[in-house]
Amino acid sequence: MNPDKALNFLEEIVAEDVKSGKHGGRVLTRFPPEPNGYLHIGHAKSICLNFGLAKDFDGKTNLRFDDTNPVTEDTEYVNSIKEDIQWLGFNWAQELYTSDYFPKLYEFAVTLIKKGLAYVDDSSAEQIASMKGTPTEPGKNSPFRDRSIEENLDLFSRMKKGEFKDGEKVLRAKVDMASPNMHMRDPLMYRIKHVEHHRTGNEWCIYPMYDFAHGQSDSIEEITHSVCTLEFEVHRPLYDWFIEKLQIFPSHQYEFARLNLNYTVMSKRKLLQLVNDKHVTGWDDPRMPTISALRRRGYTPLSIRNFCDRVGVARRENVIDVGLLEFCVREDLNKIAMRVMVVMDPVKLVITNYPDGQTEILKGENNPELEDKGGERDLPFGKELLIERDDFMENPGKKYFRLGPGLKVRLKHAYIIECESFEKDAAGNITEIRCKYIPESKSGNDTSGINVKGTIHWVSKTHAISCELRLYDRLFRVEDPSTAEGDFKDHLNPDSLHINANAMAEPSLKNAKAGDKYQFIRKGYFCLDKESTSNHLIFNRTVSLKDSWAKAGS
RNA sequence: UGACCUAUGGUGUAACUGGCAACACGUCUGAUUUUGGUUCAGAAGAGUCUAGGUUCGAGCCCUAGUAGGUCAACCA
Repeated sequence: MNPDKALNFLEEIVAEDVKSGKHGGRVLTRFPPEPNGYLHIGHAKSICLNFGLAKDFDGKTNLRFDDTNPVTEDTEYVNSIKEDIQWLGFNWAQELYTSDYFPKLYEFAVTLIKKGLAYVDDSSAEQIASMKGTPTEPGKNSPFRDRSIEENLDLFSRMKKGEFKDGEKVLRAKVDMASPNMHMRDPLMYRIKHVEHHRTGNEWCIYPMYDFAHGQSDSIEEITHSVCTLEFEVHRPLYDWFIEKLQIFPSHQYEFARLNLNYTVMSKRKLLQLVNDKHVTGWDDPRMPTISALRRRGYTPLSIRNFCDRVGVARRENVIDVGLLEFCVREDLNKIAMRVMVVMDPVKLVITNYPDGQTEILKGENNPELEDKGGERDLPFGKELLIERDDFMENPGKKYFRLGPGLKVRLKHAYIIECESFEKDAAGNITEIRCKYIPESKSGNDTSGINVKGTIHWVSKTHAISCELRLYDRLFRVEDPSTAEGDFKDHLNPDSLHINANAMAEPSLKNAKAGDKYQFIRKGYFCLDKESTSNHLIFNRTVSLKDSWAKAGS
């Protein structure tokens, strides 16, 4: 941990607990995902927090799948979650499942029944809801609230044996139907679901509710600091109540504000909808805010960890600008990505004074940020080149540093050229630019003495390889699709994916492997997509380069 | 109409626990640059939701407002 950095409120709490010797100075946190969806950037914050807390205070973190609702959970999700956490760079102490504790939780429930603190209720879901009252009115006691302990014991065991149908009975804690906290109004502990569970199969037909599973699991594992998001704050009195009545290990719950990002949605329900309704190609569609999508898009684990570090941890609602996430990837990729030249919108350029048919191999440094410049690669150069269409202007303004009639520019890693003429088609599109090159201006041993303002990238027309570029924009047009008027899907950005099939890349890219990250000089960071094949290269744009020229608007 | 939580530049987080508000992103200058990238130097931008109170002194404490959030799934 950086000693100069101010501690967030959770780090302060843990630091104090360690100092005071609470739990013998031991720190054990847990990350408790429900395996009913893929992890997203908001989970990354929680992962960094939980694992970070443990790391900083010499503790450990358990991975515990909160799998108490078999209808929505699946092993596909279990596997993706494990992969994402490891990819982010964290290792859990133990891989655990709440379902492993089903027998123990059943015992806990029996204990509470015996203490007269839990009862079986025959009321329907509707009846229970109506007797619950509202936040401003107290609830009413269930007519089944005062069943004898013996009867409760008998009924509960028969629930377990499968003698009743779904919804016929539930087990409730006997707390206080008049409590101002809705969660204390005799919360449900168990419900009947004759559903196969992804791990326990058909062994159980009663499943514990979150409130009677999460805290108890924390306690069983002797979690010292149980960190969750703000919406669980109202559950804390109940969390404490169960622990107190059961007299089990006193885990404590702490809440922090979840991460929100603008121009996207972060609820698993909504993300699942985008997947199911085919608005995206899957959970790892690079436009999604999921970890797997960010990975596919070219984000690095370090950039995400840095991002989570920078957003901070507090208890107030927040909306982080995606710009910060983008800053974090650029920061990392600038240091590690190899530079290559790819022309996104090619136009032909002929060097009039270069010998026909000649090919010259030039050298290009791979990354100026690295000590050894990342080594060099070969760049074939010839009479016919391709350059970016917008690197030429027929009538350039004074501040345009690129090519135009009579103007000179440097071809990156090559020569200075001067534009002599150009050709247009009937529609007015530039079809060919003709330049002369200055042989003494060769990159590395330039003796020409000529200074030019601009440098542009290029590829050799005869050597370039074509590739597909997938250019992503924000998934939604509005900052907060969830609160915007209408359905959140009404605000999807129709241009969130633009496919460019005409790009031409330097030949060194032939050997790119899926996941390889590059900086396309002057354009952005890209990585080879998993759908890419050797004769059809596909690159995802992770993020564009900052462009103060484009921003100046001209 | 209830309970609980929160309130600091555009955004997010700080402020050594009461000593006239800092850092990051963003924005704007300028320098360097064979990427209009990077890097470097600098600037603008809040007087801390409001009103009272305690105090020599309040962003930090108290009171009352105001605003936002959470809570009435057999979801987690």
